[in-house]
Amino acid sequence: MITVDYKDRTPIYEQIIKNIENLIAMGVFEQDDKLPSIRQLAIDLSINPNTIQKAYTKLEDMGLIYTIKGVGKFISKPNCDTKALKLQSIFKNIEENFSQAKTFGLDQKLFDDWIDTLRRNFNDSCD
Amino acid sequence: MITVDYKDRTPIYEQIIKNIENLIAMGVFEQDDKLPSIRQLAIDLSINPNTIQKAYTKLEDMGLIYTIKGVGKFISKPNCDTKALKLQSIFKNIEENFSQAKTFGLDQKLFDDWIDTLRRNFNDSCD
Amino acid sequence: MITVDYKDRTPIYEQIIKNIENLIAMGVFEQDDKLPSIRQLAIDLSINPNTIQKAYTKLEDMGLIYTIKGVGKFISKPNCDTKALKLQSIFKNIEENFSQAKTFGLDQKLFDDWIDTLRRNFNDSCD
Amino acid sequence: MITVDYKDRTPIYEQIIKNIENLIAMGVFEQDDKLPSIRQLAIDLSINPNTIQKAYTKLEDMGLIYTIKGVGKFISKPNCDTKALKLQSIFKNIEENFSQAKTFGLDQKLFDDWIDTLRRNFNDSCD
DNA sequence: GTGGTCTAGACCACT
DNA sequence: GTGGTCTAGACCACC
Repeated sequence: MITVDYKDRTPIYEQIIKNIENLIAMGVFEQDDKLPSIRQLAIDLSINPNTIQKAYTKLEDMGLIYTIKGVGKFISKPNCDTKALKLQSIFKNIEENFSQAKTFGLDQKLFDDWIDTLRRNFNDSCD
Repeated sequence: MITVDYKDRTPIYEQIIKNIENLIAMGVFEQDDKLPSIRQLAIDLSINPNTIQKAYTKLEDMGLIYTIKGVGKFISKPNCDTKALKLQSIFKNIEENFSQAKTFGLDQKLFDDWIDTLRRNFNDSCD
Repeated sequence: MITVDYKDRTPIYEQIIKNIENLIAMGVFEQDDKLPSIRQLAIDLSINPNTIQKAYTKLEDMGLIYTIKGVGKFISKPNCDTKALKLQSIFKNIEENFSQAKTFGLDQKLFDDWIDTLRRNFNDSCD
Repeated sequence: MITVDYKDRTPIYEQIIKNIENLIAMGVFEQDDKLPSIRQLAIDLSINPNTIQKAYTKLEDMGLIYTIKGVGKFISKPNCDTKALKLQSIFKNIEENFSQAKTFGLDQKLFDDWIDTLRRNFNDSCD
């Protein structure tokens, strides 16, 4: 469920944070679910336990998870609609991409092509 | 023309590389144009010449620029349509964003909303 | 294993690059072997760490090695038969030499002499 | 007759020296032939006259050319067989290439292939 | 003036 | 410990 790419330049601990954020937003992790233990996850991903520790600590700082000493770490109650927030941030990203494309000469014709392709992709994957 | 954001966490030399790549793709820099000299650009941006050197060297490794020793650095002949390539990579990025959005529950209604907004943005900026 | 010649006019960092390229091509370094750390190699060769850094960075740009931050640098998976490629490039070089020799008046007799010498060299070193 | 490659990393003045050395060795330039004037050659190659000056000075230091003030520069009497020397240096180069190839696993079979190809090349170009 | 290489040393982030 | 970035400053070769 959780994977990391060692060759990626982004820090391992950030990859883990993003991973868990996504799993929460996607509904795979639900409120009060138990997270994998630090040691176990460290073994599974064959990375240093300190790295997992760092990721979990940051997630706790963000309020996404909570700790019960001696028992483990668990998913907090979502304080707002994480899914909607995520979609919002993705859309913002898309808008930026389009805006950048315009500086590189995206014209009306190509724009329409792109929209068509996106719509086709979307419908295909719904079937 | 070339600017850097010191607060940005991405390395300065990468900002410069992106900057020049874009200026080339946008047609501001054309074949055999002379780049600002390492020392001069270092003064203008008030950063160390080595940092500019690093950016220029990487651009040369990529084949985007070439050097005439004792004279300066110049824009290479584009080996293919850089503008089209850039747009292509942006679109690939957009497709990935949409695909990710779907895993977070992007539905038909929201999808249509997004497309509408994008189209409105595009038309607005054309006027 | 890795050595540099300070008297050589070719840059130290290029000597290191060639050195490692050869060690990979010769099969001394195999996939996922760890390279000597930047600091350690700098001490061993008694040169500045930045110079090693430069060599390693170029090798990474070429795709010959990869980095795991905080751990070290490692040999990448060869994308094709580096040994064969190397031999091919050497032979191309030899052909060019012969072609140049012809413009300087290499005649049949001398050509045969050369081939004989080369064959003798080759056989001697095989014994 | 004389050409330079601005993108080559070897200094322009060395390229010019090699060029003239070769022209002498190939017999294009003969004893007491007049070299192109510094100004004219500088214009033809569109480079700085100082660069030509430097090349000519070095050639004079080597004894390959001599100067008559106010008249020009001329080819000296060859003090030994330049052609033979050149061929000798090329062959030394070839031997080094073969020796290097052996460290990369050149075997008997491939060696024979190479020799065959070289012989075929040589005979073809003689026809 | 131009770029190229190298040293010394600092500071940072990551494991 | 590891690598990554940046600064400061020196020296060289080339044009």
